[in-house]
Amino acid sequence: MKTSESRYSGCMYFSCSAFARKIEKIAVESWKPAGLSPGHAYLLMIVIEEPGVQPGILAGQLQLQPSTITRFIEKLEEKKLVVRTTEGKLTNVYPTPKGKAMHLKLKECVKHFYTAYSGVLGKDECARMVQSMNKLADKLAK
Amino acid sequence: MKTSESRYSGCMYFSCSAFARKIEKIAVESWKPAGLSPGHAYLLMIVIEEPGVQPGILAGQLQLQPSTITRFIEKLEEKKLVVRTTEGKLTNVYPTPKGKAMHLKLKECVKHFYTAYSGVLGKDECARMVQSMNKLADKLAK
DNA sequence: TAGTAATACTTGTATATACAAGTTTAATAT
DNA sequence: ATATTAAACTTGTATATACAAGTATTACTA
Repeated sequence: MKTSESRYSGCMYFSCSAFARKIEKIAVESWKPAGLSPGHAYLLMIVIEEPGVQPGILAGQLQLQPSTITRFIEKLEEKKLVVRTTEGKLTNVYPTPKGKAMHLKLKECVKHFYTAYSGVLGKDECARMVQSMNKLADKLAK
Repeated sequence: MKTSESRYSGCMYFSCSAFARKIEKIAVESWKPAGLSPGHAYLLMIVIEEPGVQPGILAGQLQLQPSTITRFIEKLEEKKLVVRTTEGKLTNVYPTPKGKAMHLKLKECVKHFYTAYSGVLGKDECARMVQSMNKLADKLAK
């Protein structure tokens, strides 16, 4: 059944989460070559581009809860892609050489992902959509 | 940090999941008076309006995997809001009296939810957004 | 009519993410 | 200088959801 044929196709909750799940699926597929989930991959990219970045900053950039960031970092540490140093109440996250070596691969995944969805949806429509979602997300922030 | 200020504000994965999480949050809050998560609530509403509906239909209507539907039904059975009967390979789901009694309350939650987000985002913009998301979700379907 | 394929779930297991509570450190106020 | 509050994580625990594999039933095919 198409999303638009559902009896709840007029409901923001329904439409939004259905759409998000589909995008998520494409993303998961796009980052499989790197062996990472999309979220982990984005975190790693920031760490590579901004070595020493703090979890709090990562939470802001990725719009995720600090606890989620901690979990992501744990996973990436297990894979020896980042390391954490703690001094006082501050924590810094750095990429390992193995992590740094993934930069190009990760960028390719980004590109693959973009190609995958914009090919189906159209670049302009995607751009408009992303902009609207950002605008609305900001309005909803408290 | 605002979503639009993130270094990934141009990325569909990022923007879409951030927006979806915010909408989800409002939804969770809206359905709290009913003691249900939004997904469970929508499933229950369909069951009330369409007694005997099958899990496969529910999966189509809610755009969720059959296994997820099974889990939802289990939860609602625990709460004595629905019952399941199985005959052959077919399963039917019915609301209990306790479930049926929630219809009005659930509709109020829907209304509260709509008021909560459309108040911030504007009704027209929301309608456009929902329509776009449905359209794009359909395009992404295989 | 016997064997195979398809349907319609259900179960086992895994992941992403969240919230609330806990811990340590730093900043502020008296 | 001490006491209080705030900041910056981390940990325990819970939920939504998925995928893959399993089970039972029905439909199709030769």
